[in-house]
Amino acid sequence: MVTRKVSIADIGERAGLSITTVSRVLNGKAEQYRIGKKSQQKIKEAAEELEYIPNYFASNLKSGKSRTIAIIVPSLTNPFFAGFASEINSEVRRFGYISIIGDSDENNETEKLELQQMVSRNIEGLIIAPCGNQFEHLKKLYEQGLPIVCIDRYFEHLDIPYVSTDNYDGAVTATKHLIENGHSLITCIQGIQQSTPNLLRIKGFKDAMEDAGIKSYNVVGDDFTIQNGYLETKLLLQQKEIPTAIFTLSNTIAMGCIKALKENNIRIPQDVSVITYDDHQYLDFLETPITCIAQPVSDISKIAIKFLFSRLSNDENRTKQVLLKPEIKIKKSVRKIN
Amino acid sequence: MVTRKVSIADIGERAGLSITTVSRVLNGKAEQYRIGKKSQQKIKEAAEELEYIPNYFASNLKSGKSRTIAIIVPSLTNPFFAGFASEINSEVRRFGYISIIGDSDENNETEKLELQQMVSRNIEGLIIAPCGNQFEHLKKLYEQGLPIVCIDRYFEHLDIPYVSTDNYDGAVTATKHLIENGHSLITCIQGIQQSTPNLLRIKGFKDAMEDAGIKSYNVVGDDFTIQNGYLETKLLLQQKEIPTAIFTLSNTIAMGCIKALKENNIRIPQDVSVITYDDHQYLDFLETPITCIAQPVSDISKIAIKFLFSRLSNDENRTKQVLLKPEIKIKKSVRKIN
DNA sequence: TGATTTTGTACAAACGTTGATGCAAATATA
DNA sequence: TATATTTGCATCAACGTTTGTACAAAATCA
Repeated sequence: MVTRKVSIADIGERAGLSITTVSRVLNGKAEQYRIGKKSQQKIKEAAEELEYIPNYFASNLKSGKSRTIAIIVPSLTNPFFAGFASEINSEVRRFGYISIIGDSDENNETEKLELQQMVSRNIEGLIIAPCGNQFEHLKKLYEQGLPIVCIDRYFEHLDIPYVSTDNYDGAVTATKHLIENGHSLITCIQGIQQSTPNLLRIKGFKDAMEDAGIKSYNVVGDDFTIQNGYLETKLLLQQKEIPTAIFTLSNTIAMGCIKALKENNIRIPQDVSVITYDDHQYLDFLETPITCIAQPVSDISKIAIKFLFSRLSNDENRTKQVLLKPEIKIKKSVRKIN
Repeated sequence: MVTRKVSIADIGERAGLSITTVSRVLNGKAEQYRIGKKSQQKIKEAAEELEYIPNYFASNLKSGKSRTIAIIVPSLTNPFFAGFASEINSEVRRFGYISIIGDSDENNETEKLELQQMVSRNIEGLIIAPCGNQFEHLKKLYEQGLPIVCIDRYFEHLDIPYVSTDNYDGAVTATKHLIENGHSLITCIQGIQQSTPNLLRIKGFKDAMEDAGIKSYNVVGDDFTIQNGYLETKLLLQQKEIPTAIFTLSNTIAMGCIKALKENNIRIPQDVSVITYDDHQYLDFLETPITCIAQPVSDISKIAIKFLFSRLSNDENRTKQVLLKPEIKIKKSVRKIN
């Protein structure tokens, strides 16, 4: 900025009052410090006229409070996570906070670097969908006192709060839906293998299969990306025996899968049925709307924010871990077979 | 944070050197101030051991530099803008800066509020896709010396730098494509009417139509949203004469349009052809991949950042306004008719 | 050997806030 | 009327940096 900024000193001068008084009025502590009505009025007017904009850096330096929350998601271009970012971003502002958004690009090192940067900005809290199964850096920060809430992905054996969905339940529901529609030759394309949601989804898948007496099934893949979905599907299609249904463990995997199927002229659901974890807007616009296990993004975001701010205000330490019920949204990608 | 943070004073103590010296070494000004090699070494080691993380608030307060860039887009859940946010976000970090992302929600007031918040954080620069045709707040900030670069949407008659695509050219290309495929009954669904890109696209559309000797055409709509696309298409379908082709001026409008067509069992392109401005990943996965005028998001982002940082470092004031060439991506949504 | 230059570092004053403390003036109480 | 209380505000010292300046000690020179 070229023009010098207006400081509370300028306001004080104009109003004929001290810096301290200005600070108190502008911070809503007028009552607490018994500042007279007239003085309050004068200060507010002066601030208005001078178009005062507080300098957060100065106030943070003094107070140690940055009024900043960090959000880290694995990929902003994934509409599922963009949804989280957007929701949380606007929710945070309602508390007078601001958020800085980081994109870890599904890369642990990037995640750490982002986090470092953010910590040096004195973030007061962090909402993160961790990209991998590494958690040391998070654990350390959490133990140092940084409030953290994990969303979507989390770590079962740590006491870092999280808000996610019941991944096991969702996977069971999805698998049962396929089985009820007559499928038994099912392949599951998974994401990052050691991540908690993935483990639980796989467990749900396996349990549902075995409960139905189906002993043989395939689990392939290793990443929550379009490429992984595409590649694994391409490989699948080269096998002698093509499954009648595919269960993809994320919307990105689903997109890759669909692309591969389309390239090979395999129709959904006539030739292969598809069901996926995660919903998003664009899933409805596809050639065949894809049946999915939808996570309540908005609810998760709001609860996560609530956890974070209750921790920030009450300094309440009780670890909160919540799993919401996912919902199956039946669209048109699963065919009933004999 | 509960544990007290490490300050340069702690490092100084450990290294047996003064705060000043520590600051200079850590800021790479050791040579300039002739700090001895040994001292540099000691300081770096101490910083390492103590896991020093600089306090940006203090340094910014003193230096006035926040190393923060603001990004404001109309909607983070629109993959087109999420793409910008993601690109710019990571690009900015390469300069040692951080970015804060705002979502104006296509609302002028929200945009102003976001901006206010950001300015109070001493942002050093702003990259914005303004939501409307109001620009006073931007103009003012720009004149006060805040470096601003507009992307996608901009203001023709202001000297605020911008990076966008040649909207006129893109619209002409799209319209010609329809005409060459035999269409003459074409409706255009537009976005925010007074916005520069919209005006230019409409101009391109009209010019192309009239150049082809087509006198009668429709322009409807007033918002870059899915709802607008949906509603206007619904209305269109109630008319006696349904157009043979629809030209939507954004990907969101296109999605709404497609939804409405689908609901009414109107096939693309057999019954109605569709072409749209803006590309994105998911457009390829639709039932009928939609032919579109693609904007080079990555290039735009990179150039915008380049403009911003050249301004920041050289304090170079030359206004830079660039229009990149959009590219038509022919997919399957336009049918050749007699 | 004394004067001059170079080298290496420290001191102290900001930056714009906040918060503890202090102290008159105004008001209430005895 | 003298004392106690309340009201309304100002003074001052931080917060963790950066930066202009000052100043010994070491090295060089005459």
